[in-house]
Amino acid sequence: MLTLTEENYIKAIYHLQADDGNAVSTKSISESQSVNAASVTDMFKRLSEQKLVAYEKSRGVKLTDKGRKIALKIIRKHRLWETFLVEKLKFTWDEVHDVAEQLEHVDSDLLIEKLDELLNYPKFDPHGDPIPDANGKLAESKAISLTEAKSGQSYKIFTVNDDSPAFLKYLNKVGLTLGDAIKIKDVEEFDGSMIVLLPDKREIILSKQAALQLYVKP
Amino acid sequence: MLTLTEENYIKAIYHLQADDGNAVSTKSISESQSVNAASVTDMFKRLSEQKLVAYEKSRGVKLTDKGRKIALKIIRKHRLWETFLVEKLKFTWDEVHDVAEQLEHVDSDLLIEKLDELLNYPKFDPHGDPIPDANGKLAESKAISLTEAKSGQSYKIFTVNDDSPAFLKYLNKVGLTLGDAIKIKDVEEFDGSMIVLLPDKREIILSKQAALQLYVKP
DNA sequence: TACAATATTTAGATTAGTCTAAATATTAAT
DNA sequence: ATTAATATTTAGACTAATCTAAATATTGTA
Repeated sequence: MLTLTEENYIKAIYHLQADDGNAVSTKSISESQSVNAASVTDMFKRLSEQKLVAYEKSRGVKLTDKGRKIALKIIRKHRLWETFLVEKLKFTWDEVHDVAEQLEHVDSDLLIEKLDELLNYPKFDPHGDPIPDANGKLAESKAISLTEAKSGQSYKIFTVNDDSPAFLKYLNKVGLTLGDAIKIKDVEEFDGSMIVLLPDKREIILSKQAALQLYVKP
Repeated sequence: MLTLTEENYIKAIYHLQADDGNAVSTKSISESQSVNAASVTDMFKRLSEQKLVAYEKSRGVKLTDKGRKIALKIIRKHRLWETFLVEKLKFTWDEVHDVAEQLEHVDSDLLIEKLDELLNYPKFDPHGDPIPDANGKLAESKAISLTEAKSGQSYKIFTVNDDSPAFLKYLNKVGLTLGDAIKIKDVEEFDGSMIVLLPDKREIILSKQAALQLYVKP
């Protein structure tokens, strides 16, 4: 059994490695976990001893198959809990993250399977991110970045790339919700900002910076 | 914020003190938590520094008001989660304890209140134990021990005193479930054993030892 | 009441996870 | 290709939670 801390490192390594598949540096984990780089080196050694990561001194770590399997199970739990919190407990999607961070460490296979069943085996969580199945398989999303969307076309907001509380709060403020059907009225050549028509007929302007974080499906 | 371990000690002290209101000994905690007595002494000192218990050297501890408030909150969470697991996730009542032991430490006031709401503000958990409300108030149960029940009378199984997995499994095996309406057919003078009529018309014999653990309401 | 049995505390050690400061390695730029 | 900047590792220290062994206190009984 892994400690809570070990689980958090494994998850952080998974997310950082998922971006590009390259080895994950001491620095990047040090920043994402808000711990000193020296502590990260210590942990890299411990995880390496347990064969959860392949560690090359001064070059970072990559998850082993064993490590990746564990990461996917934690992510499965996290996303199932987020789905539960939004669908059954009526949390808003910017309130769920911290609670799910705690719930994801509860250890009970029976619990995960019963929860999955209660939610009717969802493939995506409230942020639009895929939920690994019991074997660690992820559904494909086929979503595109909003920056690649074409003027005049309609799309559905599918997921956010940046799920920081700050960004989620911003979306709430401008009135954008996951699953919203939107239409691109115009794209400004100069700075990449877009005029977007919301389901309630309001028009808002999204900066390119914001559009980059939004993924949509036609 | 308390550590997980501190929370478990506080809860254990509450349960042992609830029995009689006397100070709780090092030994009793040492046994209930399966730790060495020396570790308990250490923890008593730490809890005392935080004013969660009143500690008198070699005489044990009693919870302070602050400590009791925390204990009741943990118990509230535990019993709400048990209720959720049985009612919403269809766990059987002998499967819930270990999972609830983990869930009770999740820290989020919003989560507890939403869960309470989802379950429709239950007053008792699936074992028949009262669930403290948001202010720490416990409902009165008025249940009596089955050993005090009278021959010929009908009762409802209300709670169990011993909720060890062993006892819960035993109840499952003989076919007794919480909430069952039973009738006392006969009480054996000699050893206090009873012949009990179940809802499905079967008759079973309960030893005095088993009857002592069962609480019923007329 | 004295002493034996039992319970409690103290002292000293261990492990996981963290830190700071100093040493070493890697990368980027002139 | 050297050097400066940045990243990483090592060394040594700290805290929470645990242990064992030894010392001390309490309780129960002859």
